Amino acid sequence: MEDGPTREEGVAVVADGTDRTSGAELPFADPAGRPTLRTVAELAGVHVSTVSRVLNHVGGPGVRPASRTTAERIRRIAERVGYSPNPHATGLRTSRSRLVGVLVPRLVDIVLATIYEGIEEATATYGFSTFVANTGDDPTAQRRRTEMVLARRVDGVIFGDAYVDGRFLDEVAGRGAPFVLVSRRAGDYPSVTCDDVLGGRLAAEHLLALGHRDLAVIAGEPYASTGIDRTAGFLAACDAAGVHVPGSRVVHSRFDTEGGRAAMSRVLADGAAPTAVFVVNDFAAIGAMGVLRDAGLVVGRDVAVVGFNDVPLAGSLPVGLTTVRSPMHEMGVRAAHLLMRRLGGEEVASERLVPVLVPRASTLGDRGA
Amino acid sequence: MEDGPTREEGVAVVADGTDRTSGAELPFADPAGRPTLRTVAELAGVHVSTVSRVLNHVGGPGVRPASRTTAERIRRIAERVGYSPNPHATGLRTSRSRLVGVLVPRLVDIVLATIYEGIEEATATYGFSTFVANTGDDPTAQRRRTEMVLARRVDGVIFGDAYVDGRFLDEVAGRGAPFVLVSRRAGDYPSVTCDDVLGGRLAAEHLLALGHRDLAVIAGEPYASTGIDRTAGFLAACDAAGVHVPGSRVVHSRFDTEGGRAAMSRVLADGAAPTAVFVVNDFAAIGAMGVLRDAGLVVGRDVAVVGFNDVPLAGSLPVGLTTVRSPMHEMGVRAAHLLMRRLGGEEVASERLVPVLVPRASTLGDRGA
DNA sequence: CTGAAAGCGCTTACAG
DNA sequence: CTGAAAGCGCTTACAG
Repeated sequence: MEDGPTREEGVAVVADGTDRTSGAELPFADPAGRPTLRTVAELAGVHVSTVSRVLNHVGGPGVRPASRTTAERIRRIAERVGYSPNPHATGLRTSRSRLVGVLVPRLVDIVLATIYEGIEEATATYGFSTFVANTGDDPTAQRRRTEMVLARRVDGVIFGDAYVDGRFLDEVAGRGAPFVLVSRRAGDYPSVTCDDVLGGRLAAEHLLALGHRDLAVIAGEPYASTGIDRTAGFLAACDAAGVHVPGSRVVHSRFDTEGGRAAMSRVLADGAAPTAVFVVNDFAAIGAMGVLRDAGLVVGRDVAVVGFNDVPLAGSLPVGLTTVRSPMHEMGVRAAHLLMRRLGGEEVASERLVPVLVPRASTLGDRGA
Repeated sequence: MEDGPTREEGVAVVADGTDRTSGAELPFADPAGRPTLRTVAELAGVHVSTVSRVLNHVGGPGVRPASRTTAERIRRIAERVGYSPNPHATGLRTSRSRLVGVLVPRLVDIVLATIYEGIEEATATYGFSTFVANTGDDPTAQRRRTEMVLARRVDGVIFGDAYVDGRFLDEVAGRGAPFVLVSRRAGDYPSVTCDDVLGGRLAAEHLLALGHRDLAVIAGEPYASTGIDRTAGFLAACDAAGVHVPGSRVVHSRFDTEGGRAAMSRVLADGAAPTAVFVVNDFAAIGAMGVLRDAGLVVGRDVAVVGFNDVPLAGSLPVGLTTVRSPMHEMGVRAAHLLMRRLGGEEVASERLVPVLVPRASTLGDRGA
């Protein structure tokens, strides 16, 4: 690195007031020059075990880790030298790492990225850090990435890429690593999801109320509970209203823009355009809207489109996208809490968060602009 | 967890053929029942140090870690019991963690998410894992998250959220953690960026060639080299062509859709609309397009808009967005390699990757549809 | 070619 | 209230 002289001379005092480089080398520092427990012990004139007890505030009501004055001295010194425990040593000793692995289909999918932000935020409040890995919904990658994460000795795992059959998860459960699911449910494993069935119903009721009877569904991947449940909820509501959606009008798709394009093209190739389309993902919905436009149809006037998730962009599109808002960030936060409770040995139950329909121009036309 | 009986009875053989749970407990397993080096040594009838040497293929040309047959036996046993080294033990012993910290403004920004995917992918090929943390471009968060990452004893850090002044980085450099920058440059620290000056120039040349003379720039945050350099390149090219862009027509903005909306509104409030706008980020460009539309202007006919990055959505928009494509994934990959070389003790030089202009309807009108 | 020992930096019973 | 010891699972000179 092209260090200038200023940096070469060292930064005497960093912003938090900790004096990390002044004076002589710290006694009993680690190879990188960082203070160890021994450093603090030596400076305080006590045994390392005392320092450890004090800094971990061991001791319940009435039980003190050390005398008040000793404890204070130790804490002051630890602060002054900028002591932070070596997580490798702690991890080795306690066999807990305060690490959690998070597996997602793709982090560039803003839905998953938002969920992950919630996870990261919430786990951090427990002093945990997270590894994320993309699996691209590919079983081989899921396996390999899970191995990698377990090899890192994470305390737990959050899967955001579960296949609804849960077979892979059965294997993981056999390995003894606690985990929870987020976004997608599978088997009987604890999960935090959006109430996708309800979401699908909200979409259907909205379209039915607007008078639509000629409907199509772009349903997502067949292995993801999100698409499955949203579609099921939609179709059930149609059924209840006596509106039949033919099987040829329910097509699977990838969850991205390109997937929506391909699926919408297939629907159009199949005959006359429906008057309304429910797409189980906003990005796929954007792709579908593109195809409709290219076919000379005006979204919101000729064809209504409902998406799912309410990504930030949905409201900023030229034709605002009516969509079912799912609490993405909140799902991440809750999943993190759920895992923490599992790690504490609690039995936990799945949580289903309530979605809300957000009507915009893509179903309301000018009224929704 | 609601384990069914099948899972309770254990999964005898997992998919990779490793027999992890059959027979009696492994000898000298760790508290979680995982095999240790000692497990393998005992099973192979050799000393742990021999196992360690074999599994780490110690030994250069001519130097063997063990006899061929012993080595093979050890490797077979390690494979059979599913041995994977405890990274805490290795980390404690070697004071290297094979961990890298990655700081980004926000992971929900697809630009950063794409860069991060490249980083993650490339570091994984070195056997490294990554921690990501959001800092929201907030100096306090940058400090706190960096502390957190260093406390985890990462071997190195990649900053995707550098302030161009580099003052915070000067402090970090004083702490002895090797790092590189990605996306944004700062000071003389090694970085992998897009050639943003060139990108700005490409945008200007495109608009000038189309005959535009009445220009505006939505310039991003003043502390980010991306916005600064893109704007500088744009203005320099205008200057060279004898076209003056008044200072009032160059406005700072956040990098997201909302930021683009706000900035575009300010430009419009300031007087007559320009005939062309260069926005240094695609999402901000989408926001700007929304404001133009709301003002009754047709993008691509009344006003030309050029964005930056070419996010996947840019081409799928109702009015395709002309934009300067930056190699986001590639930047992440290169930054990872650069850090790895730094960790190997190499002196490394910054890399600037070449952007390409992608013309679409937002500047070409119907011709670009 | 292989073994034995030391030690990385912690935590946690166990004494006193 | 505090100290001393053991040991977590590795790696790495050092012997032989």
